[in-house]
This record gives sequence, C-alpha cells and structure tokens, in this order.
Amino acid sequence: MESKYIVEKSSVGTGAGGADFNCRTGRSVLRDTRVPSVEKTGSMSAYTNGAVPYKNVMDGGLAAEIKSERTPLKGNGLSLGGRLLHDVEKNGLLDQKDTGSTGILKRASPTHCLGVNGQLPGGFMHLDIRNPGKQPDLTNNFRVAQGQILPQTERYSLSSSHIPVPRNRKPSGHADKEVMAATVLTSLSTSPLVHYPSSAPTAPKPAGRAWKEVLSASYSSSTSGNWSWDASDHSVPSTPSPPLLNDTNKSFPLSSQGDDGSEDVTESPHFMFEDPIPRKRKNSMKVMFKCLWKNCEKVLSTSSGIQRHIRTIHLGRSSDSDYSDGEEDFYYSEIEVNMDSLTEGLSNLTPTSPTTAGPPPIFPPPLTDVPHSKHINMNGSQCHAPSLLSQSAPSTLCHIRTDHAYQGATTHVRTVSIGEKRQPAPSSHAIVNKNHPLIMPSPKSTQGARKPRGEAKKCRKVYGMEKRDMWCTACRWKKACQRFTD
DNA sequence: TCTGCCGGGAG
DNA sequence: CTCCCGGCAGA
Repeated sequence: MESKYIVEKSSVGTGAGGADFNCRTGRSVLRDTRVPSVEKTGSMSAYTNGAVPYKNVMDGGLAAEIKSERTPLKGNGLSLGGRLLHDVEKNGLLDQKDTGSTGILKRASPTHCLGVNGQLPGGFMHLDIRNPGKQPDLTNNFRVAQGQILPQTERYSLSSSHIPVPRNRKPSGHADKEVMAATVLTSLSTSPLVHYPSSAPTAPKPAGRAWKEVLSASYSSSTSGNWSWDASDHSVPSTPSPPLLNDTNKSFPLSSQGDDGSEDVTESPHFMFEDPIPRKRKNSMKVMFKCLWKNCEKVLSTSSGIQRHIRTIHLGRSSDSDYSDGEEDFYYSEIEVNMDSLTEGLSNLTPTSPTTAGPPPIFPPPLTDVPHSKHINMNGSQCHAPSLLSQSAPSTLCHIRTDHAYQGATTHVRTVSIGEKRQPAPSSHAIVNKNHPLIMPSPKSTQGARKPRGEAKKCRKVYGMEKRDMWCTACRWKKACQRFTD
C-alpha cells in the first residue's frame, strides 16, 4: 500500500500539494483520503493524464482486499473477540494510511482553495476575502499554492510568480513607476501573451500555467506587461489582452483535456478569456481604482492613491509611513469608468449585493477587462468573467455564477431515508447558506430535540446480540430502528 | 447499567 | 452510498 502511494506520487509528479487544493466541496470528497480523487478534481487534470484511472483501480482493489479480510470477523458474531481483532486490524489500517499522506488531505479546506491556476471551481474565495483578518491566511495559501500545486519540473514558470501579497513589496510610489514602465513595454509589444507559445522554453504550456505566468506578470513587471496600469498616466493605453490566452489555450488541447470529474474545473482556465475582449478601448473609458471596503466607495484615479486611502483609512496604518505590505491590494479594484457617464457608472458599483451579504470587505466581481492581478485570483478564478462588453452587467453576476458552479460541482441531493430524521448534512447547509445566508434557520434550532425513546422493543432487545444479523439494518448500524417503530 | 440512536468517520 | 462505531442521554 505504501509503495502504491509512492508510485502514485512519483508518477504524477506532485505529492500532497495537489491535495491541498482539492476544491471539490462536499464531505465525501474532502474527506476522501485517496490521492486519486484529489488529483482528478484538482490541478492535476491539466497536467497529467492517464495516471488517474490506474490509481482508481488500485484503490478499488485495496478496498476490496480490506473488505474481504474483514468479512470473517463480521461473520462470527462474537463481539468481544471479534472486536479486538477488528480493532487491531483497524489500527493496522490506520498505520498504513498514515504513510499515505492523508493528513494533509484531511486538512484541506474549501476556504483554502485558490484559483491559482484558474481551474478551480467553487465560490470560496469571497468568503475569506470578506474578512480582513484572513488576509494573512490568504497570502500564505497563495504561497503554498505556488509551491505545491505544480510539479517540480514545472515550477520554473513560477520563479517570478510570487503572487501572494508581497510583504516586501515596494512602496506604492514605486509601484506607479513600475506600472508606467511596464505599460510602456507593453505598448511597444502587441501583447505579452502572444509570446507564450513561441517563448515557451519547452513543452507547450497548459493554459493554467500560462495563466499563472500572467498573474506573475503583474508583479514581475519585467517583460510580460502589467495589467495594473495607472490610468491617470495613460489616457488610452494599449492594454495587454488577456483574451489572447484563450488562443494559447486552444493551441494546447492538453490543457483542456480533463477527465470527467474535472469538467467543471477545466472549464475555468478560459473563464477569463472567453470573450473576444476588445483590445481597443473606448477613448472615454478610464480606469479608476475603487475602494472595496464596505460602505466606502472611494474612487481614486491612481493605485497609489487608493492604496494610501485604504492603508490609512481602513487599515489604520500610519499615513506618513510608506510601508505597505500589499494588503491594500485586496481592498481595491480597478474599475473601468466611462468618462462620458462617470456618475452613472459609479452608481452601478454598489459593493454589496444580496447574494454576497457578509462582513466587509466584500469584493464585487471585476468590472474591468484589466482586473488587478490579485482580483483575478480571487474573483476571476471562480467565475466566468462577466462579459467585458457588458460593463453594465450587475455586479453580482460573478457571485451568482459562482454559486451555480459551486452547486453544480457538488450537487448534494441528500436523500433522507424513511426512518431517518436527522438534520440535513452539514454540507447541505453550507450550500444553502451560500445562497440564502439570511434565511437559513440556525442548525442549532433543532438540536437537543432528540427523538424520544420509543417504547417498543428494538431489534437489539428482541433478537439479542447473538442474532445480530437478524436485526434491521438501522439497528445494526445503531440507527433508529426501522423494524419496530413506535 | 442498559439501551436507542445521533453524529460522524471510513471506505 | 453503505457500514460502522463513539458517545450521549433516556429508561
């Protein structure tokens, strides 16, 4: 067993890292300690093929093997001896599992699922993002993601893609210069993304990876252009065109070949680029920077300005200090403002929406075709970017779609058996809560209302432990007796 | 202490 | 999903 897992890991090229980014929700999957399912649903679908079915077979065999071992124990009906043996066997199993890198899997949390490679479904991010206190986690997760989600051999592409909030980021004043420089570079070339196929050093890049590189570009500010340009300095820039990644995507079918389980996942890489995004922007369009802090709709024309605003007003940091840990980046977004109707445009940017009610700050979906790189991670990775032509689209579109995708990916239709009176599974709560956060009754409301014990003798009493196999299933499972109901 | 069964883990 | 079991709480 141990060796099997080792083989699996090496064959795939990643270890527990992929496990941490199993963005499938639902108990069974998150709890599933088998590597294959994780890889099927996680990032690996974009990078590997062929290994997954093989591993499933092995797991199936393993399960069968265990089962067959246990069967005789069940049969003898002796609780004590059987139990002891059973426990020993269980311990053995556990020991084995411990060698299978299951611990990390168990810790996988939906809120840690990041759209690092733009493939992960689910609407988790905005949950975390709302809470400023979570930001460090967020950044750490980014780092973890960068380090683990990719096979070793592919990390080269991430050398400059330290997407997490850069603790040592240069002060925002410098950032503007960087932005300017990057923009100039960008304007000299048609689009940095066009170079991806030709400049790829080795094998074709899956879209996910190219996507990461694009993300990295916003911080490397070297050759790949910068999406976070400052509109105040450039009236009509030749914006780098994210949609070109779509072409990259098409060039490499590998990136889109996903197995069944990751269909919703593989859909994501091109979420940003589905639209034939217009490279030419109207002259009247101008990028502004909008504070996303709840109830704060401050819009400034420069990123440094908005960062300063956030830093001083919302984060409570010293205004004269130029220190920035980059956290401000999470609290503002670039918006594209039609200067012809600036007022009207801003009125549509209500940062909150009924479907995203929650603590501040709430991040509306990106309304611009040049979203801030980090916002691409947060919002874009979970939803198809709203059509860039539909600037007037409701700001809730992203979240709505996210929720749909989330449901589609998990689709928990809990079937409650007749005798079963338990509450819906927690996972169901989670799903419903996402859509109806305000009207969900508290799960606690029904707690404590334990079903009163019935008067009828149950299977246990009637048949006794000796004839346990005559018990009803529920009794055997220590559930509410279905045979002798009250 | 026995018993029913809820809640949750494992596969 | 089935199967199992720890542990709570009523009898």
